[in-house]
Amino acid sequence: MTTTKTQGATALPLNTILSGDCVEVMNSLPAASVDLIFADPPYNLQLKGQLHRPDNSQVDAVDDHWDQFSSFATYDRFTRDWLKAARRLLKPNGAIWVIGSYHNIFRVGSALQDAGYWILNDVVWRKSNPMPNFRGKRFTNAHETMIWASKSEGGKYTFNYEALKALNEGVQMRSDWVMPICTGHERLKDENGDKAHPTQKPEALLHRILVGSTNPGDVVLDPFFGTGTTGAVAKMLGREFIGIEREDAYRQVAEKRIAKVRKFDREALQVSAGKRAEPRIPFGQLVERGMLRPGEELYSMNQRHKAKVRADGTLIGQNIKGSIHQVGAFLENAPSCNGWTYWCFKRDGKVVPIDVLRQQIRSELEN
Amino acid sequence: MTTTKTQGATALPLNTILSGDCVEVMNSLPAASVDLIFADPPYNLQLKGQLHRPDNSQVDAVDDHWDQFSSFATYDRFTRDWLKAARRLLKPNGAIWVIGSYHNIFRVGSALQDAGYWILNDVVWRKSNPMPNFRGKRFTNAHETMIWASKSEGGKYTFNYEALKALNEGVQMRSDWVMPICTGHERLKDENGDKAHPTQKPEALLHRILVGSTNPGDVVLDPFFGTGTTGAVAKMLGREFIGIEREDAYRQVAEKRIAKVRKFDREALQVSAGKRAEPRIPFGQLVERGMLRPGEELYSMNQRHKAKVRADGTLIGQNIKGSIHQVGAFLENAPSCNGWTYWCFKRDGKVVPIDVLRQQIRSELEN
DNA sequence: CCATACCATGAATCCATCT
DNA sequence: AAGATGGATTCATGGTATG
Repeated sequence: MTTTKTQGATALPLNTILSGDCVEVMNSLPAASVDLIFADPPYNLQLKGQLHRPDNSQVDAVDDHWDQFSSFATYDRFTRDWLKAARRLLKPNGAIWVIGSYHNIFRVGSALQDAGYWILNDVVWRKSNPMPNFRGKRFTNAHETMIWASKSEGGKYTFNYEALKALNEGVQMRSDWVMPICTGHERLKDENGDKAHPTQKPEALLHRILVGSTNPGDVVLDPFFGTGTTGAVAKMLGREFIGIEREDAYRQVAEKRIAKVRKFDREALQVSAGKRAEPRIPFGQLVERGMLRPGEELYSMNQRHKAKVRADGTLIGQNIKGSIHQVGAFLENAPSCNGWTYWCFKRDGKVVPIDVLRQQIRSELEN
Repeated sequence: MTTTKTQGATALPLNTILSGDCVEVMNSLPAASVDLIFADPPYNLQLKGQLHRPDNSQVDAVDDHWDQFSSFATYDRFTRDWLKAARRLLKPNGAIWVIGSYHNIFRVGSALQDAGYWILNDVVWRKSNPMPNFRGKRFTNAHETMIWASKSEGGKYTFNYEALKALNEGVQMRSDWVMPICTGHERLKDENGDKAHPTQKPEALLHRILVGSTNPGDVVLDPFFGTGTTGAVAKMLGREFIGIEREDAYRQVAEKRIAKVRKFDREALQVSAGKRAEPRIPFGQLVERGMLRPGEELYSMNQRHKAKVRADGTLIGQNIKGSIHQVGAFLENAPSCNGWTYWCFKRDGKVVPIDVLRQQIRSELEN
């Protein structure tokens, strides 16, 4: 453990996990001493019953005691309290990141604004492998939202524009980040082999946040430390961290984890530049975008069949409804069919394969 | 213009753009008469004007904070007012979509929750061609956020799951949608060739929203109608719309625009529906019709269990009597079981799922 | 050793209808 | 109105067992 003296008499307990209630602990630390705060507070999920997958297995819900709040008012009070204590700790040019879902993020965002923070961006973490919506009653909840805010309007927050651009293959970093959820070896397990924490965040997320909004040597505080992703990544990247965590079990896992982490020798920020596959374009997108109209007729390559486009991107032919692929296969009496190359539309008397439209969308996406 | 009589004496002005303040106009319409509301409220530009003090670098922090709070309070009041009026208009099973950016969406989301709406998803519109951040001081603001909420917790909102899945090439629709911003021919221009509205939304966005959360004939209201994207797409898709817009110029553009729109033909508006839409067939009917004989044996999908059909359409297995579902669940020690897909019968040595018989009855019903 | 198949699981506000 | 019942519903990934 390292400590440094700040302007006051109080020592700043660097690279330590403090135990206790985060508001109390934060209030015991010297004001204006922290460069960045990353916070992953309870989401207040308000889950009622149980949920089963279609295969009858039960979903392991986040029903921990620390996520229980009796009302929005209670949650708001909790949020205002910790945001106030956090703001006091920030240096004038400090900043904060908070992550949440639709259950809590609107409360958090409003409280941030009310407390005097200045929102810089909301950043969306698009999960490449989210849990599906098993009952088919809503959209797959495929993202979480992060809010990035400076301590005050006009604060000279840190933003390493070029580093982020480099991380993004030379293109300016956007407000939507695609990353997988934390699984595999990165996911910490307890002695029983169960996940050590129900909501462990991926290190890649913290990597991008810390590279983008701190400099080496900066002090990063995490008031809901959990199993210490923030601390682990901060250590790798040569930043100082302070963790606060109430639960003994989480603190113990985090201590062990961080002890094993080695700081990177150099700027070893390899970006995986793997060849990415061409993005899949659903046929329905051509309809939504008005490139093809519902009711418009498509013609088969060989001109022997036709079918009509429906509003949901399916086709209807004689005796058959389904996707462009299904209808093509049916009409050709074939086991399968690539609808993209099979179907054509007419424009100004010309017959054009629909695949041309797909290419058009793909070229837009490359920008 | 079409109007219909509702339960009260007040007529509902369908397919009309009403002029005036949206709260007053909404309060003049009959309660519980609207299926869906789509709202694109102002993003709190007034706030920005107040907060950006000209070249005053030494602004007192407390003053600044107070300023912020008072401005947000004004915006919050405005938001609460129109959300309350909107909620009154919604049918019990109605729903709302609101779109916004980080400037206002957290206020809107909190107000929605406080007003008794029940958030179903937040959906991110990920722009494939956003405006870059020219000064390189923040992330490219590449998305906007939409909140989808039912009128109340437990409301039986419309969700055309299968149609959305079809739009997405057979994979369940996620909460992040990639779409280009409104440009090109779709972007409405005024007589000077300038854009007619600063924040015209793409029709593709409304297409997905209306296909997903309304049915043909539903009433869709847009209290901030602008140049009428909601009305144009509603008309195409055979939904009824009501627009409210304060500015004469926008109303005029919208009127012209919508007049040109043609409704898609009926067949094209038909959309994929799942099994849930199929009529329910009691298992006992298979016995009554003689498709299965009392005493006949059924075999589980995995061939591990068998049970005997009884005259009343229940099954009897070892230690268990009950419906096809109950017996299946018991034998598999599962919380539930779909007996239709679990049980098979034998004919001419072949094993056939009983669901085939149900399909047979259903196809008879179609005639 | 490799290829394939099977299985487990992730911050989830996840049913509709009839008795 | 509460309780019981019918029966509809999943995607990406990593780990493990099998061949």
